[in-house]
Amino acid sequence: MPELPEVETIARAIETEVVGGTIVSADVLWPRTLAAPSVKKFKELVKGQKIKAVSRRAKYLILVLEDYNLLIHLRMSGDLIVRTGKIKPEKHDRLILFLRSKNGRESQLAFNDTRKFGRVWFTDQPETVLGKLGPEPLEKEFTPQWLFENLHKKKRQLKPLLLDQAFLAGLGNIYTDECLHIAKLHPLALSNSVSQKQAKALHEAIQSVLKEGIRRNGASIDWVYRGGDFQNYFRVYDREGKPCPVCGIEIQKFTVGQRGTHVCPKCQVIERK
DNA sequence: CCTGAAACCTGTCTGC
DNA sequence: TGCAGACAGGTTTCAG
Repeated sequence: MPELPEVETIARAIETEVVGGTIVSADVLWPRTLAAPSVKKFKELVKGQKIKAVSRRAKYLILVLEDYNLLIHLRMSGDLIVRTGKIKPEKHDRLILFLRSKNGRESQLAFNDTRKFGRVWFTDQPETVLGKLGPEPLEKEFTPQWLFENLHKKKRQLKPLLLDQAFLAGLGNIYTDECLHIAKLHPLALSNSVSQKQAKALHEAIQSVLKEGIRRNGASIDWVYRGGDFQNYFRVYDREGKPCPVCGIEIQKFTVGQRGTHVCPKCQVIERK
């Protein structure tokens, strides 16, 4: 569920509330949530750690502690919530950090995750988790030329390649469908068939749609990610049968790489020689 | 190397 | 109303 803009939104939302606080203790309610280390070791080592900063790499949220990093991946249904006053865990809470701020106020940072796919790593070697990620799409290392060259190093369907976090880190199902539509590229087109001009358009589409998502505080489908409103501006995602905003033809849905995929059949055509 | 399927989970919605 | 089946924003692993 959360893709780069939603994770960025959550990072910004919790930053002001937790930075400067100290972790008093931790509860692990669903042990598999903790990818590493063991629950016992985690509880010992996390105690007393001060939260120095909150950041993000791709879809990972990072709590920078004094001696460790806490890496959090929300996967499909994860969320982070800061609560004050409450003691009883909410339904679907999987891991809770109990915090004390500089001025002595108590709060908790809860990792809530209905589907239990989310994972948390507590480590002093974040590169072991983050090392294989591709470039950040909003950083300057990601250029049109880089995209063109790397698309041509592969011969893969465009959509699964863009979803591959080792290729480019941060896009998920919604934003990939949106940017392929903006760039007028078909999700099944082969990566090495993309022209320089198309690569440039795709690069521009990726950056603009991610920035738009962040500006709108992400997308809130169903009950998740309260606050965001990017879902009201989808061009193709979740719009099967509705008109393409560009040409008016009905949006079609089919499956690509096991993911629901939305295209305009007129705007997004595979060119073949 | 590339693709597709299955697995990990719970909740919601659809159709019979 | 009940129930089976499909589907959901992600990632890993395995078979062909």
